[in-house]
Order: sequence, then structure tokens, then C-alpha cells
Amino acid sequence: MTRLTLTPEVLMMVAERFKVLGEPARLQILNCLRGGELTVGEIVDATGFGQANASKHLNILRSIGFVHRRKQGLFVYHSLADKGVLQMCETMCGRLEADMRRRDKLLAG
Amino acid sequence: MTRLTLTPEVLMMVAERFKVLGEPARLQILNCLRGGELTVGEIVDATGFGQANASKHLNILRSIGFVHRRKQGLFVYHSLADKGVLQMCETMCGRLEADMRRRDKLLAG
DNA sequence: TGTATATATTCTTATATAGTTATATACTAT
DNA sequence: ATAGTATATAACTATATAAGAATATATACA
Repeated sequence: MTRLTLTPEVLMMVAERFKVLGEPARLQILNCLRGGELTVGEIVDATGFGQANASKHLNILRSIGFVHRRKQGLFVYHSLADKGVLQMCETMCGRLEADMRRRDKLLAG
Repeated sequence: MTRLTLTPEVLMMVAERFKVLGEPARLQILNCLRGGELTVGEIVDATGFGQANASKHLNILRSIGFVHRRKQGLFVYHSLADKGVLQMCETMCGRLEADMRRRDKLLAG
């Protein structure tokens, strides 16, 4: 197994991927897609985002490989590229939960 | 097991955590800390960052709970709060590697 | 007390980007 | 071709923040 050397370029690319997840709107879109593929319009309806805004976020999610796109006629269907992204979000959620529990316990104790 | 509801606030908090990792400088600091705790000055030397810059990044990493701080005399020792953060970075690195391999294969084939 | 050192903070500048509006593109159907 | 619809893009504004310079704070020690 070759280990990736942490050159400045690699660090930038890893950070770039985290940055894509560092935006509530994009997390919300990923969460919408858990149920299966959706068109841009369906995502707009589900989230309440503006159409242009949703389109741009989807483009970012796709360009980094988190989301897959399939065009059919007028519609563009988006879906999660793999389960790994969601897994990472779950892990981060888990951290948050733990932090909140610890904080609550401190306040209570 | 209580599942965290994805309110706007929760989404923001999760995104905030990803955003902290979405910065090459902070990833580099986390990587430095894999070997054990370091003072701010040692991190400055190891990374080449300015002192103020390193201090600020460390403050961000600590405020979100990724890094632990221990003050002793003039020095402030920083260490990874847990292995979970590194694990997440490794996972993201893995994705990057896979993406790069796929890209190389496409170019070659 | 005064001096030296380690770290933190404040202020500023430059840059990135989220969101909005308006417009363009791509496709379908008549 | 023309009209209608879904999505993408361009241009703009507002906001966030990384990095550097200067300064402040905190601790140790003579």
C-alpha cells in the first residue's frame, strides 16, 4: 500500500474536499440524496434554495466527486457517488453529539 | 441510540467542524501532532508558519475540540484530542488517492 | 523591579465564496 | 421555426477569513 506523501499540493487537495463539506447547504443536499437520485428542481423544492444556488452547490459536489450526475432529457438527476461521504458526515455528527453530551454533563454536574 | 435531528443549527455545527479541516495549514498542524504534543514554537518551526498565524490556527483547532492544550510555565503544549480526527483525515486521503488512481488509469487507458 | 521569552490578540489587507438576479443554454413539443 | 421548461452561467454584493505586522499579555528569572 503506497502512502500518499503530504506535499503542499496533497494537503490542498484534501483540504479542498473537507471545505466542500464545510457548508451547511451542501450537507443538506447530501442528506436529501440519501433517499436516492433527485433532479435539481426536486432538490430546490426539498431545500428551499434558489435554483441558481442549488445548481452551483451541485456542481461543486460533483466536481469533487461526491455526487454523480445523469442527464436525461431536460432533467439532470443527481445521486451520491458512494456511501463514503455519508459515512464521514455520520462520523462528524457522532463527534458533535459526544461534544454536546459532554457539555451538557458539565453544566448539569 | 438517539439520532441527531438535522436542524439548521446542527447542520451549521457539523459544517463548522468540516470547515476547520478545510484548511491546509490546519491539516499540516494536525499532521505534526501525530508524533505527540508540541509547543506553539515547535509547530512554528516545523511548519514555517508565522507565530501569530500558528497561534490562531491552534486556537481554532482547540475551540472545536480537535486539539488539547496544556500550559506549563511559558510554554503551551498542544496535542491531538483523540484519534478520530486523524482517522477522518486518513479516510479523506484515501478518497483522494482513489480519485487520482482512477484519473491516471483513464489517462493511461 | 526590570528584562527576556513564549504566546495571544488586534488591526489591516487581500482573497474567496455564498446568495441573488438576470440571462443563456439545452432539450422537448407543437 | 417557435414556445415552454429545466438547468447552467455571469455579474454583482455582502460576508468571512487567512496571513502579516504590531502590540499586548503572561510567566520566569536576574
